[in-house]
Amino acid sequence: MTTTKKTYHHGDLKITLIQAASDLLHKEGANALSMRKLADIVGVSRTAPYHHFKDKNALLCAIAANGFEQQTERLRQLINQQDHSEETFKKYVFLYIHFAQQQSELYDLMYGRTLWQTGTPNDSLKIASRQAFKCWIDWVEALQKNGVLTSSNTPLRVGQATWASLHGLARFLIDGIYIDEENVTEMAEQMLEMMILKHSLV
Amino acid sequence: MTTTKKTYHHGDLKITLIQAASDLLHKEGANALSMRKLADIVGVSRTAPYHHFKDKNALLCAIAANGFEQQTERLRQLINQQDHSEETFKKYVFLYIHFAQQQSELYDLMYGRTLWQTGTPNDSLKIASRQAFKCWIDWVEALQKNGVLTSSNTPLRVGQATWASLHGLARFLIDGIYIDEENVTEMAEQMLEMMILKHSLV
DNA sequence: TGTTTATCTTGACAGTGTCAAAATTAAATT
DNA sequence: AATTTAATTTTGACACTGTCAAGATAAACA
Repeated sequence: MTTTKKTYHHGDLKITLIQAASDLLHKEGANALSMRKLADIVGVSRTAPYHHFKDKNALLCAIAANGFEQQTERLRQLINQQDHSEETFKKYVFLYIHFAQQQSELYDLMYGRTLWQTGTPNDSLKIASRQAFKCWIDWVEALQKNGVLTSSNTPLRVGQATWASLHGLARFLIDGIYIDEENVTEMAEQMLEMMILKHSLV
Repeated sequence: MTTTKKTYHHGDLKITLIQAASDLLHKEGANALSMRKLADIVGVSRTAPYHHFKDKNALLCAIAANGFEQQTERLRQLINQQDHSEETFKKYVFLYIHFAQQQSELYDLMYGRTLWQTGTPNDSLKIASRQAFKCWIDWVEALQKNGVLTSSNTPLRVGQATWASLHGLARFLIDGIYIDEENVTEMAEQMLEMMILKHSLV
């Protein structure tokens, strides 16, 4: 039943595969993540994983969906705190960038073209990602009401524009182009300055 | 000498390869661009390209470098117009997004992790990309002096933050996640609103 | 018990990047 | 003009990839 036993039937191969794949992704990158190597690590034949995942795309979708569920959870906690202040927003921005850097391979899988453009995002991935996005929009709406973000446009538009900006910074960092990592904080702060409403103390 | 002749020595294989590769990239995507297929298209054996490019990475670097040189050229024209107005800035933003959408595969090659993270950017690519970036920073400085962009930070930081934002929007669009393409304009405009300085008409 | 169903395995195929060694031709040198 | 040298291209090979088809094994169920 457990992983260590060497029976013909593995028992919980599906979960084991997702875990091993997530691990391999984190440690060695998406490029090193092959179905065959994965099967080898788990101690099973090359094609065994195909009885639990239609193809490699399906496996990757499962990992990415996990990532979105975690992100939704983190966002939910923020919203439930009922503290829709500038400080909390800033904290989340730095947390977001930090997540992208620490889990760059997972981030790329979640937001990259591997699944959304080249591959085919399955339903559970679509649902998980939409949930995370909806959560973000809801929070943006709360921040608008608190005068942290501009109300000159709908929560959807402001949410799209801000998230896209964050995403761009995250990508520049994890894709290794242009930007020296030393000054991440300064860049994020400059970005925040453009996002956050200036209140003229009349 | 020309491409059509079927001599043993191709003559200008290197240039022909870059052109055919750019073409294939644009028409069928990065995934369909293999060294073997490329050689086949050009009408040469599988390993012939390796006498002109160290490896696939080197070929892709050449294509990406081309892209950056074109982008630098476009930026130079803007700067030379000496019209550092809000209108011109807006125009460039839309032009940038438009380029990313029309040449999404090239854009991904230029800014994606394929070369900068997974692969190894060669010197000419580094030089070409830095040139484009420097050009952008110079323009940002001019826009700051004209009160279009904020002067609360260095041209470098403001340039990084604005470009990163643009990049994020571009990526969301070309990677096929979340955003309906219908509202690209509205999203870009919301982003511009966050970037551009509001002048209180005292 | 026997039968069905889920799971896993081996064998196979076409595709990939790229190295080594041999073949061919153009250029350089004598 | 003849010969050496260098540039260019070729064939053969290797290890790796995703994944299909057919058969083997074990568990679930009748």
